[in-house]
Amino acid sequence: MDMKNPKYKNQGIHVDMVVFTVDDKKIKTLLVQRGRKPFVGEWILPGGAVYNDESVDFAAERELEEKTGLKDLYLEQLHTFGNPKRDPRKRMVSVAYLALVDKKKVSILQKTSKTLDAKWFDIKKLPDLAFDHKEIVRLAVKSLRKMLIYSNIAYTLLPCQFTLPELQGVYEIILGEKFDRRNFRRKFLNLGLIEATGKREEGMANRPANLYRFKAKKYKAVDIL
Amino acid sequence: MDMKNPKYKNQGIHVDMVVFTVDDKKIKTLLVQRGRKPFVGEWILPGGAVYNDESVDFAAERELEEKTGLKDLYLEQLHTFGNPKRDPRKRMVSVAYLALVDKKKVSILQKTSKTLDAKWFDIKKLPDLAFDHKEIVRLAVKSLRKMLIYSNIAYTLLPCQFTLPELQGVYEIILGEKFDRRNFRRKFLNLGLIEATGKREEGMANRPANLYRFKAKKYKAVDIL
DNA sequence: CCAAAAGTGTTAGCCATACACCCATGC
DNA sequence: GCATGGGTGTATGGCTAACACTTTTGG
Repeated sequence: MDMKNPKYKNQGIHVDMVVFTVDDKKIKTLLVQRGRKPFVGEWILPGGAVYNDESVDFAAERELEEKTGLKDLYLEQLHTFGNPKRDPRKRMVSVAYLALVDKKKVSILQKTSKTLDAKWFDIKKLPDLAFDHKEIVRLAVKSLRKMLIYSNIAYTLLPCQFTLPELQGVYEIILGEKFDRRNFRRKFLNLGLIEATGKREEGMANRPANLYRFKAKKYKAVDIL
Repeated sequence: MDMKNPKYKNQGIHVDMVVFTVDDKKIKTLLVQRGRKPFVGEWILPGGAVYNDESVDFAAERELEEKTGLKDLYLEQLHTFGNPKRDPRKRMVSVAYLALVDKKKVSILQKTSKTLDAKWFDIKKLPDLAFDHKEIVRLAVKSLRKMLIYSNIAYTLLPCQFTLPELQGVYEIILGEKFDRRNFRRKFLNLGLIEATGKREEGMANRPANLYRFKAKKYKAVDIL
C-alpha cells in the first residue's frame, strides 16, 4: 500500500458507545451534548477519536470514562460504520460499541475534567441525534435483544444480588413481551446460571422476594428463551 | 476533533475478507500471495485499503473482486481489528468481512488485471499468515458456525438446487458433527425454509436424490438446531 | 384485615432423539 | 444381482406453555 496515495490520505478512526441500562421500566441510553462544530448543542453518543498508539478497544474504554466517568463496564464491539458522508468534515470511520451497566451505577455519573453534560434517555423518546447516531442506537437495541436471548448477558444489567421478578423485568422491558412468572422462574433456575443467596429483600409492603446471584459474571453463550 | 493533532494523524483503514466455501468435505478459505513489502511472498487474506470516497462495505466488495475476481457473493461485516501494532508500517485498522460462496463458483476464479495468485486452503491446513490474519480466520470460523445454527445462511454455500444429503453435509462439515439423516430431514423440512423442486439428481450410481431449493435467498434469523 | 407482590404444581401437546429397513439406480 | 447411497416411520422422554390459588409482609 502506497502511503502517499491521496485516495487514502487523511482518514480518521472514531469510537462511539451506546451505553444501555434498564431503569424505571425503560431501556435508557446515555447521550452527551456536543460542544463543538459541527452540530453544536445536539445530542450525540459518547465517543471520540482513537489515538495512534492505542487499540480501538482501549480507546472505547478511555473515551467512555473521559466523557461520562463510567468505567469497568461490559463493553463489546458492535459494528463499524463506514459511510464516507457520515461525518461532513472528513472521512471518519466509526467503530460502535455496546456497553451495558446496572442501574445502580447510573447515579454515580461523576464529572471528570473532560466530562460533558451527560443524560440518560428513554430509547423510545430519543432527541434528534447528530451524524448517523440514531442508526447506531437502532442497531445496538437489536443486538441487545439478541444477546439477551442467546447469552447470560443479563448479569451486566443487574446488581450483584437481585430478585427473580427483577430479572424477569429486565427481559420483559428489553424484549417488550410479558412472560409467565412460573415458567420464567423454572426455565432460568434449570439453566443453572443463577443461585439463591439465601437472603431476601427487605422493607417492601408485601411478601419479600428471595435474592439470587449469577454464578459466573462472564459472557457465556446460552439459549435462554 | 482537532484534525491537526498528531495523536490522530496518518491513520489508515483496510478491509480484509475471509471467503469460505465448502468443497471436498472441507471448509476452505481463499488466500492470496502478497507481492509487496512487508511479508513478500507470504499468504494473506484478500483485502486492501479503503478509499476516501467509498463506504467501507463497498470497499470490501471492490477489493474482493479486484484481488480474486469474485463478485456478488454474500458479504457481511465481521469485526474490526484495531491493535496499533497489527501492521508494522503505520496505524492501520482493519474491518474484517465474512464472505460465503457456493463451491460451484469456486472454479471460476478468473484473473483480472489486479488479481493476485489466489488459492483455496483447507482451514485445517492453513499456511502461516501475515499480520493478524490467522486470528481473523479463527473468528470468522466461529462466526460461520453460529450463523449456520441461527440462520438460513446455508443458502449461500449451496447451488440453487441441492439435495438434502448435500445440505446435511454442509452442516456436518462446518460444525464437525454427524446428524441423523431422518431427524435432520424432518427438522429442515418443518422449518419451511426449503421446498422440493420436483426434480432429481441424475447420473449417480445409486438411487437419485430429490432436489430442493431455498424459498428465500435472503438472510433470515432462524434457530435451526 | 386489606393491599400488594411473591411463590408454587400440574397437565397436555409438541419437539427432539434414537433407531433399522426398503428403494432406485448404474454397472 | 450387487453395491451405493437415498428415502422413510415410530416410540420415548423431555421441554414448553397454559393456567389459579396461597403466602408473606406493611400499613
